[in-house]
Amino acid sequence: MGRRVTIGDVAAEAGVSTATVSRVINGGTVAEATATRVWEAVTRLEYTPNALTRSIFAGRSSTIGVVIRDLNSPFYLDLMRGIDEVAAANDSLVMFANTFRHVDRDLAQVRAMDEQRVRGLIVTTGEGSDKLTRRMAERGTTCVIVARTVPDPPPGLHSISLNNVEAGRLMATHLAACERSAVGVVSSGGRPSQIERTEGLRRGLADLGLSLPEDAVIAAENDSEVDRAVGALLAAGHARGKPLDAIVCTTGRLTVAAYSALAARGIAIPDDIAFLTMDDFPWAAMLGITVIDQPSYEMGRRAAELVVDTPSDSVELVFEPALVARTSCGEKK
Amino acid sequence: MGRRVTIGDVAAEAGVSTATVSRVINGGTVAEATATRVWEAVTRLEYTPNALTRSIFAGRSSTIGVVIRDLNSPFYLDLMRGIDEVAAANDSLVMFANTFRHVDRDLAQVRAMDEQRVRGLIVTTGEGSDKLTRRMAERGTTCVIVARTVPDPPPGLHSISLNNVEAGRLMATHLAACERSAVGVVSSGGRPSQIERTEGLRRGLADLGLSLPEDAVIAAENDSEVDRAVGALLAAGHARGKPLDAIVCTTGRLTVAAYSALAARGIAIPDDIAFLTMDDFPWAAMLGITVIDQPSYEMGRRAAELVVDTPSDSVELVFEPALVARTSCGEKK
DNA sequence: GGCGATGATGTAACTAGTTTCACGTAACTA
DNA sequence: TAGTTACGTGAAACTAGTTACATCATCGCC
Repeated sequence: MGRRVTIGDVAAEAGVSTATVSRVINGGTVAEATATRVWEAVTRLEYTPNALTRSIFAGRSSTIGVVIRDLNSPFYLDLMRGIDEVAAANDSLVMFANTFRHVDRDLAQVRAMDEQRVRGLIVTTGEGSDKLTRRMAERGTTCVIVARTVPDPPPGLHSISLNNVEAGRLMATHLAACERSAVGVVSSGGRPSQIERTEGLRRGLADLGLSLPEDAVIAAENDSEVDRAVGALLAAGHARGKPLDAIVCTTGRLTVAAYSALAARGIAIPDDIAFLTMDDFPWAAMLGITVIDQPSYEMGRRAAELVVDTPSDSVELVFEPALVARTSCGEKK
Repeated sequence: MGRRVTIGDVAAEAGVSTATVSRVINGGTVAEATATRVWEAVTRLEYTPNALTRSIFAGRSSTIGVVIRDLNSPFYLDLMRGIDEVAAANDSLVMFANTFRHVDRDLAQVRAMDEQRVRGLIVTTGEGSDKLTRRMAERGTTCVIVARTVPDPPPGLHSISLNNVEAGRLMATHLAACERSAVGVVSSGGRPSQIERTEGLRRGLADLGLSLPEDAVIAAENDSEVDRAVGALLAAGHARGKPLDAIVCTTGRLTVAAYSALAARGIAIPDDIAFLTMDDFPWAAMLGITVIDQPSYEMGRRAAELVVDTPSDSVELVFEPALVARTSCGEKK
């Protein structure tokens, strides 16, 4: 147990002042013989410098803060890996908090990160913390908002997002190319990204002379809601006199549930109904599921790079989605 | 920009000493009128206390450190979620580092966590950092080793693991119950858990009068190696004059690759070959894949609870695996 | 041999708070 | 009314370091 070894203990052991020890460790001008004595003392006492103290003097820590909505989603997981990769390359650690999709929790988490004086902050949550991230950016803490843009951002407040409208348009053109015309959409809540994707899909279909009725879009949050939504979409198609020939899922988080809901009804993909979803994932290739992929890993990397590089203005990065065509839409060879 | 607001600024604004501000914030005996004045100053100046300074005085921070081998594995991801859940409930943040399966990196990461004076540390990596975690535990930082046990642990050094031998035995008995007798194993490297699972499987089979030849176990690390391993296992089966009727995968990380390798060869599961793997995952139910599940989320929770509760002795928790029977082994109704 | 330049080191002030101790005031008791 | 107690508060010491500044010995140069 006992007290931890401090720089003072090392200084006493080596017969020098704490200033000299500090200089040895951080590379100041020290005589070689002294440096050797100090390093010996460091080793003998197993001294581990206190990074907290160092940070308080530097004004901020070297850790990168990340507030994630939901670690379950493949998008956020890949994002996290990208962030972590860059952090590791820059000798930074990542301080992590999950908000479990609780809106009220994200403000508290962002505040906690601010209290920890993180070097920069990457936030994937909603607008609830916008006022605080603005203030943090103004006070010198780089903040990066992921998966959403912010109006009129101050310097130091950046955003990284996907061209969601284009993602929707890609869906529309691909489905049309696969000769599908009656589309149903499973969406997730009212996040901007979800709305934009649906809007892009609607516009893309309209450009091709196809329509997407209001009741062909249903929001769901969990497995059972998705199952009900799929049922309702199919029923609405029949009621409309034009049975669905395609189901689109606008979030990777609900892919399993949506696909399973179709399978559970004995619906053959793609013969009965085409299936198209967001975000590539390991099993997609195996299952032949066509997806609209976003470069989530790269987005994570860029977010962390913004924190590390601290550009002085405000950067808005928009990534382009990519269609990964496989077989679930009845693709022609 | 400008300097950050300090407790001194708040004190000046409220016309009191820094000691009084500190007491107001942390709950000492303060007159109500003074407290009100201080809180007003805090709000007016948008004061955010510096958690680093607080931690240096407390001797350690309130963050929980986590060093993960590989975020890609479903096991580690669920573990992480369990840890995060408990951390959030205890107003702790999680400091995270991924070692990307680089053995040399994990010592550096553990050291970095020690320098950050984490409240406790959860480590899922190899033996390389054992000496350091022992020392940390002896000096008062609770350490939890996950997915491995440690010989002769000092107080404050805990371990959480799965009964891997039992996991292997469960595989053996289930395969036998499904009338499979020629088993091939895809394993991952030389980690203790992998070896124990294979050993349990071998013993379980032996108890049932079945054998597991040396060349029926092949290690692989990535997708292409898994594909080659599956090919080699099948060939060895034929060479032995007893074609394989079951493939077992001892790590969830390689499930996709192993399953895909079979599918790519046009092998029908379970009609041609039974498939059994570790760790439940979202698509398993959909695909009918039978798995041996470990309570990874619960293990994460318990690990974090050990950090939060700091029992004074050394705790060794061993969790029991559970068979989740579906259809991939040709299960009889 | 005296002079300024250089290099190594210690002293002390600083970071942003927390906490102990001492003091003054006010209320309560004898 | 005097003595005791409790309460609120500030000064100062403390945490674990970093850094500006001063000191001093040594060295090369004229």
